[in-house]
Amino acid sequence: MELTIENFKETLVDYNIRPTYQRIKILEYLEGNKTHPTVDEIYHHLYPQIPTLSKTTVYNTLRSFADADLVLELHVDNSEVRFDINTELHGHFLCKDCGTVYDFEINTEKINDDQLFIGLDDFSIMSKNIFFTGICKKCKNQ
Amino acid sequence: MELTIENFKETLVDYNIRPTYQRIKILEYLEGNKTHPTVDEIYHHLYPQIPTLSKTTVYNTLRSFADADLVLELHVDNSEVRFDINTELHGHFLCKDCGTVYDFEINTEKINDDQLFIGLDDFSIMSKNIFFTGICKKCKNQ
DNA sequence: GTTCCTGCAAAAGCTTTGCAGAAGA
DNA sequence: TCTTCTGCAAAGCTTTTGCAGGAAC
Repeated sequence: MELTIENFKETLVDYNIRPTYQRIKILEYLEGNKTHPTVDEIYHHLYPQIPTLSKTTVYNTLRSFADADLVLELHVDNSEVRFDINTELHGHFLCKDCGTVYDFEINTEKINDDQLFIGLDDFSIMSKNIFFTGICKKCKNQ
Repeated sequence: MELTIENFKETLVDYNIRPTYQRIKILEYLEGNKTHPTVDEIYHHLYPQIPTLSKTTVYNTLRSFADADLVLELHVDNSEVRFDINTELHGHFLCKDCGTVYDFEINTEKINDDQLFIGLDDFSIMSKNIFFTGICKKCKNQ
């Protein structure tokens, strides 16, 4: 299936978000660039196409996307928030050398083993964040 | 074993950190208050005892502790960094209701199962952060 | 004596807020 | 038409930086 403006519009409507031009373009950017971008990166990439765009709108949009569970907020360090259009359970790996944030897969059966995490009986878990740091394959081979 | 000023001094020397009065008191605070405090919390708790203390020193000290792997930096959201004197592998749980950050235990054998996290072959892992959010037992029972 | 640390003030950087004009339903 | 959104400017907060005096070794 090809992703068109109409598809992004529909997605926004499905999530009860009014499909303005700015929001459609931001969603399109996130779908096409799964690199966990920051507000600043999104703003600078879209600015050439939307010269009237403001950072406030990017902030507002991502807040509404996150509130609607259309994106995930990543707090990899406390500098800038990053956003992930993939809201399925998965892990993140930050390479301390090149700064890339990689996704990695989590075995759902094994992660739900109730002997893996101890002491959370009677706690309601809303989100699970698995975040590793280290040196990626690419940087190791250089 | 009783923890005295001398013990904290020794710990700092062991970690190659010059044991100044401020650093000793900050370490003492962290050992006695395992609540993942912020810079602001540490500063305000110590200020009555050390009226000349500055926040800059608290920042500097925690940076040097973190660089020496004497404390862990926690990024639970992007508001303020929190610090954990427990550097053993363990998880954190943030209660969305009361704001408490709980520690929880991780089964070391199961977490090291190489089928749990997929796609990290040839990546060097330096730190593993497991961070859950939800509602804690206490808040659920109110 | 030399090196490193402390603490003040100022600056920097990310994010939020207030609000008037514009766009969506 | 009515509600909601955009974008500008200003403010808010946490954190960093520069530097002079002070403490540690």
